[in-house]
Amino acid sequence: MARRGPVELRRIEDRTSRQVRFSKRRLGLFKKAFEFGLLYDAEVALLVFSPAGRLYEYASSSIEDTYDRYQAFGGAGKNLNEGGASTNNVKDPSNMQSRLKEIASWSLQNNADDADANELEKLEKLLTDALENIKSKKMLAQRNSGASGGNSTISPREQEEGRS
Amino acid sequence: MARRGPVELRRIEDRTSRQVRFSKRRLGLFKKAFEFGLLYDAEVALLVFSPAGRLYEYASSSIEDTYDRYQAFGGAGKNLNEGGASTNNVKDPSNMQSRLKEIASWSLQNNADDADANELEKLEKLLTDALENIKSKKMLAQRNSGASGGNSTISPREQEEGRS
DNA sequence: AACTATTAATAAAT
DNA sequence: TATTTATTAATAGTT
Repeated sequence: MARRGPVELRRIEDRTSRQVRFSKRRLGLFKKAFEFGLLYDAEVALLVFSPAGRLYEYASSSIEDTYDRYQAFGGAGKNLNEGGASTNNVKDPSNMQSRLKEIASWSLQNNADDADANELEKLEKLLTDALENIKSKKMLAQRNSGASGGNSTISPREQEEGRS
Repeated sequence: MARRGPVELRRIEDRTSRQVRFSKRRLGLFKKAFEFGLLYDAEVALLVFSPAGRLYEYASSSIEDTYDRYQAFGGAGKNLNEGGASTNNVKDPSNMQSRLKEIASWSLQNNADDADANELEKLEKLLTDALENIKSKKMLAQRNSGASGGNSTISPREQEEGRS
């Protein structure tokens, strides 16, 4: 009538079970976040995108404010070369990224019609292909040298305790 | 030896108790967030500032990326053209078309290296969101009228769950 | 969506 | 600060 062992920590494959558990756990997670902020008077911001692209959020103040604070704090000490301009031509990814963001934001905003949808669909395929292409190159390169890869899953980082 | 009732949901005043419980719960919260991302392949970002101003964070990809995605998504349905992601006039669709093509040809080109891969990956997410959004608009429009055409504003986050 | 058997989280004590 | 333990809380599986 209930599970008989600990929950396995890996991606849940069964779709039905997965969906139900997703909802339950999502509720649990957001409840914890909410309680935490309340109990300790902490500023909490939580963003979740489901695999289907759905957004869930909680913030004790606001997502924007907390992110701004995070940035001001130093953003975990990374993003060293951000604002600068190594402005190449069309090859500069950050340039591309800002353009794409622009587009994404645009299409989210208003009135994209059928024709736009088709264009986007084509673009998506192209992008996906390009991505795959780069990935395979990357793997090849890694096999030969010993470079480090892209984004892997990381365990929550630990930081020290709080005096108050 | 243990608490004798449910935890009261209000700010904890006793400093000693508070500090210990803060640490324990913080661990618990971050563990949940981590597990959630793992189990459901979700993109999770969690920011916490303690009352003392200490920062704790977790992100399944990165705080910045997830926040960017959030912004592109529409930032909780508000501030569509406000955040750091996009800021230009992005109203003209025909202009958009040419930009799309530009990007497409760039990404098809060649010589994208490791560094570009991550950028592309981010772009792909943004693009997928945009596509989904347009699709859902489309379906809505079809349901209401019967042909193509303009449509009204709809919240970006109305897609359903579940994708393997 | 409600129920229940279990595991998981955690408050207090050590 | 780490371990232990008594309890409450979360949740997987069922109905």
